[in-house]
Amino acid sequence: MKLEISCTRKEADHKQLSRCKETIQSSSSSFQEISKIFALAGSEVRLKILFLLNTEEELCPCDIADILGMSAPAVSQHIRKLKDAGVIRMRRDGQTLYYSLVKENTTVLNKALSTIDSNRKVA
Amino acid sequence: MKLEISCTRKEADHKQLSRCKETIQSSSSSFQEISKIFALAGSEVRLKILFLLNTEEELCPCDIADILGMSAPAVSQHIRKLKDAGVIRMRRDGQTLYYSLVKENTTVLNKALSTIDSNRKVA
DNA sequence: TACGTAATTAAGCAAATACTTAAATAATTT
DNA sequence: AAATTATTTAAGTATTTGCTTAATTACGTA
Repeated sequence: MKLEISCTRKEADHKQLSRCKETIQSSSSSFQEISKIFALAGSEVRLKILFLLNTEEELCPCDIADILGMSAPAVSQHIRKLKDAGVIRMRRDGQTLYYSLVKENTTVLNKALSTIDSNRKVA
Repeated sequence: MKLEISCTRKEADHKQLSRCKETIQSSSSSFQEISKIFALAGSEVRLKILFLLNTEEELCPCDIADILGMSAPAVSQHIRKLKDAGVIRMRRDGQTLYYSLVKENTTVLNKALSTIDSNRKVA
C-alpha cells in the first residue's frame, strides 16, 4: 500500500484530512482495544454468554452449554476468548468452574446488554 | 448437537436454567441484531470509519481511504457492510459519494465512540 | 464522443473463526 | 487406586473475512 494521497479531487479539505489522520493515529490503541471488545461481543454466542453472566452473576460452562444448546468444547473456546481479554473471571468450586463478568472491563457493553434486557420486557 | 441436558451435577439449578433458556430464546432476534452491530464495530478499520463519520459528519470513500492509508476497494467493501446494515447512509454530489452515520441506528455505539473521544483529550 | 476521476463490483487467495471429535487435566467418588 | 464428572486443549475442517488486482459503472469535462 502506498501512503500517498489518493484523493485528488479539488474539493478535498486537506486540513480536515490531516487532522483526521492525527486523531486516528493518536488514538490508535483505543481503537485496537475497543474493537477487540466489540469483536468479542460481535459473536451471537458470546453476546449471549455476556448477557447471561450479566443477569445471573455467575455460571459454569456446563450451564451455559445447556442453556445455549451447545457442546462443552464449543462453549469453552468462547469462554477462553472472553477470559483472555479480561472480560470474565473464573473461580473454582470443586470440579466446577464459575465464570463471572469483570464489570470494570465491560462498561462499553453495559448499554447493549441493558438494551436486550428492556427489549425482553417489552416483547 | 443433542438438546438434552448436559449438565448433570447435583447443584444445577434447573429453574434458573429454564428461565435462562426462555429469556435467550425470546430475545433471540435482539441478540442477532445487536451482535451484528458489534461485529461491524469489531473491525478496527470499521470502528475508525464510524468514529470519523461521527466527528466529521460526512466523508467520501476517497477521504477515508486517504486518512486510513488503505486502498479504495478495501474501504469500499467496509462501507458496503455498514450501509447494508443501515448504519450509514449515502448522498451523491456529482462524482463524489458522501457517507454519514444514521444516528438512530448507532445509539449502541455512541458510548464507545465517545470513549475514544475522551481518551484522545486525555492523551 | 472520448477520456479521466470516484467509486463499486468481481475474482482470487491467505488468514481467522467456530465448530467438530478425540484426547488430556483436574477434582470427586467409590 | 480406579472410575466418573467438569472442563479444557488439540487437531481437523468448512466457512467467513479482508485484503489484493482487474474490470465495471457513473459522472464530469475536454
